[in-house]
Amino acid sequence: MSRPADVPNAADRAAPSLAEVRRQQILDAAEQCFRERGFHNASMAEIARTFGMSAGHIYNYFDSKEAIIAAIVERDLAGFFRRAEELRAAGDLVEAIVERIEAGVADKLDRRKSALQLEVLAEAGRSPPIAEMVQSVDARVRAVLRKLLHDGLPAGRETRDLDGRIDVLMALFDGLMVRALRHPGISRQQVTRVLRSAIRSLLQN
Amino acid sequence: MSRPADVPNAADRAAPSLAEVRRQQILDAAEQCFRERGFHNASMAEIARTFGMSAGHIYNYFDSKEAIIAAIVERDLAGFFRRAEELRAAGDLVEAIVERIEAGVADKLDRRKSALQLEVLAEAGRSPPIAEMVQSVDARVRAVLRKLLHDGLPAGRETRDLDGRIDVLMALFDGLMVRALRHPGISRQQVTRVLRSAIRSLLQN
Amino acid sequence: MSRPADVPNAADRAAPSLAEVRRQQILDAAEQCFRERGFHNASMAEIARTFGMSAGHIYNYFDSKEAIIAAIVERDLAGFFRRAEELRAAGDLVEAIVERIEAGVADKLDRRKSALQLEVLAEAGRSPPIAEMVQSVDARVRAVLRKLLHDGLPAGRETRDLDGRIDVLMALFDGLMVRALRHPGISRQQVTRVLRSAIRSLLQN
Amino acid sequence: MSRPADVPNAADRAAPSLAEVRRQQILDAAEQCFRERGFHNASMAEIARTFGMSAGHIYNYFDSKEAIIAAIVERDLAGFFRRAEELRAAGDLVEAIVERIEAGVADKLDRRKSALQLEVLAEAGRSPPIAEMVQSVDARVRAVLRKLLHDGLPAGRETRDLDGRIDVLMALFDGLMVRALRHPGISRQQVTRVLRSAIRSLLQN
DNA sequence: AATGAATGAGCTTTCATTCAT
DNA sequence: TATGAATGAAAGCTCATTCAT
Repeated sequence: MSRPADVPNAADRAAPSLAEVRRQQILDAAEQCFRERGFHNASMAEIARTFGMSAGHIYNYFDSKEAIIAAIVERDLAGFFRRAEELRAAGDLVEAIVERIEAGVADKLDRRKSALQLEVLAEAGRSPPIAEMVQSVDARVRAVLRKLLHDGLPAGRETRDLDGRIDVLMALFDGLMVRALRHPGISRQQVTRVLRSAIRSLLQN
Repeated sequence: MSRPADVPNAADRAAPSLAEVRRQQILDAAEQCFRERGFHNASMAEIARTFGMSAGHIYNYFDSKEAIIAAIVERDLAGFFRRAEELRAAGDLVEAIVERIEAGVADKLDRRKSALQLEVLAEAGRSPPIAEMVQSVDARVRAVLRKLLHDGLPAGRETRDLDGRIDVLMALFDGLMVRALRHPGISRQQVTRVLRSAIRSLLQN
Repeated sequence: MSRPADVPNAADRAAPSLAEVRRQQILDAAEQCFRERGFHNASMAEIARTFGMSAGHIYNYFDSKEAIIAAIVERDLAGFFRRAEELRAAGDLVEAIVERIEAGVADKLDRRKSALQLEVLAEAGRSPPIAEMVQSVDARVRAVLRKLLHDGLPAGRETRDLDGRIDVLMALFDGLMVRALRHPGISRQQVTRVLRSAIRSLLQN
Repeated sequence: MSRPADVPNAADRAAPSLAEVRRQQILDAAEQCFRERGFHNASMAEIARTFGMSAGHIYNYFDSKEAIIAAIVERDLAGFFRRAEELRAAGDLVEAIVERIEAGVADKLDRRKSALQLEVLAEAGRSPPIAEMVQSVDARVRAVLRKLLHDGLPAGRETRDLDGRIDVLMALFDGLMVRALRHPGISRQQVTRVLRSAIRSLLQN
């Protein structure tokens, strides 16, 4: 079982403490429960039961139910930043984006994920702390996209209404998330095709 | 109980029964409360208090809190159908749509409305009856749009991926609704400009 | 059972509404429970059970558990004001007071009452709202006593350290309340005798 | 482990074991927490955190939260006995007592101390073990006072109602403790003056 | 001696819903 | 038609206490 000290290993970097493991377990369980039953309908007892912890003990790791949702949102950011890094590394930005549309569509049309996102958004509509967190995450995402497009688009093209383009681009994907719930029979292929041309024209004109 | 047709009446045309008036009052009050406090945080007592009815009495008009949300969704359809009719009457469909984009953007970026819509969508994510209702409403909207575009677009253009275009078109507006919450400082003007060109190309290519 | 309309009746003046009856029932039950188990150990469920109401329903009459304690304190004031009125009506104030010492001692040494009072005082030590209420009640009592003594004592005698005398007088009775708990075997007779002479000298020198 | 007697030691005289030090730390911290937040609102975790111990460890020194409060009461006795010894050593007992009134008043009107005492008394109102402890402490105090007065007062004077006088004397100071909470603006000077004459007459008539 | 993970019971409070009037 | 008294279930959260380490 021992491993030479000089061989780097993906899993060792973290060497997660028990506390960290617990935190992740709580977030996993909460994600699942919120998805299935909604933020308000999922009880702490239920979340705890999902992975065999007592409800009270959760409070040793998170201050409140709301803090859990905040942590979930924060955790999701990581994935986005990873993908943004890939785009930055690519040669032709627009082509790189277009290539990834299919995967993006599939991701956004995943109803399980959509349900959770909508749950969070609805909560943001009522809870100022959650709203603030959602908005600050969005701001960070926009900043990354802005830099990406500013550097990656041919000079001159990108300047006009850059922020507007970013918002429309994001609206397209945010909208797909909504479509997943409103129109479960949506055609992934058609949407992908239409989106490809729409995004190309969005970024290039 | 009948009233001679020639006797003018303040609330004519509809001549709404008291029961109907009460139903609308309830829906108005509920809409306001749901918007402000969320579906689960708004109590029946609160809704009733908003317009001076007792909580218990609401149950003489609606079977449950859920039935109220369903009625709200249903009621919103009317507005859409009215606007669709205007589009059908217009000469050039694409231009008529593009002209209305500014108003559409303003409407979707209204955070009060967004919050309620998201509230409903989140509820659809958990409650099958609400999900069914949301989906059936969406289907009706798509059907109207499909007919409109089929009749209004120059022959040949419309056939390719028509359903995909409709979904992407709807995703754009659904997405704006989400943007309203995620990016409250969004520029209405830029978005309108970018959207105009995006929708033109979406419908014409 | 009927009573001529023109015959005044102590019990009719009030003609207490159901709501008022309920409020009093709640206060009675709460008083009993707080006495027996303390403010923090007496649960709302217990209070409700005491007289057969559901715990939730209490909240239709009082905003919180704390509001109940406040109402109890307020209710106790009435008794004091009634007795003060009697003193005012008496001829020789000092003698009237001295005559009432025996009853006052008996009252203060009643351990049931003491326990509740101490409960309230302890709560005042932590909860600012309760502290404020306790202090405002005390201020009202002092004001009444001050007027009583100012008017009732022979001119000249009363002026020196009147407020101090009032505080010491009140301390004597507040202290008896404490003695009731600390020394349950206390001799009511001896205390009454000693107190009689102590209060006489307190008010007359 | 023994230490030569001639080796001076910082914490000499007591040379308290670590266990004893820990017990005192716990009592200090608990006293502070009970005073500030009340017996029931102060959590074991909070007490432990106050001086950097783990909550669980406290149970190696005290059986329960209640045992802590008992120990605090017991510890307070020491101060009283020390002061009683001073009185005994004085020449004229009454004068010695009167001289100390000012300090006694200041002590009793200290709201921090009062809050804790009331906390304990309230707890005694419900918990039989605490009640027993409080009463036994009071009995020991009374015994000391009785001896002091019996020996110190001129023969003849002390016999009549001696126990009653002691209870009234103690009621005066217990009452001041209550006044501290009920009337925070109380005048220390006036009370001291009034008390001086009251106590003189209480002990001498 | 000391930690801190873990539990389980208990708390106050809220609310949709029912029903007698 | 309308009220509002009443219920009962549930929820989030706190905490004294235990125990493996």
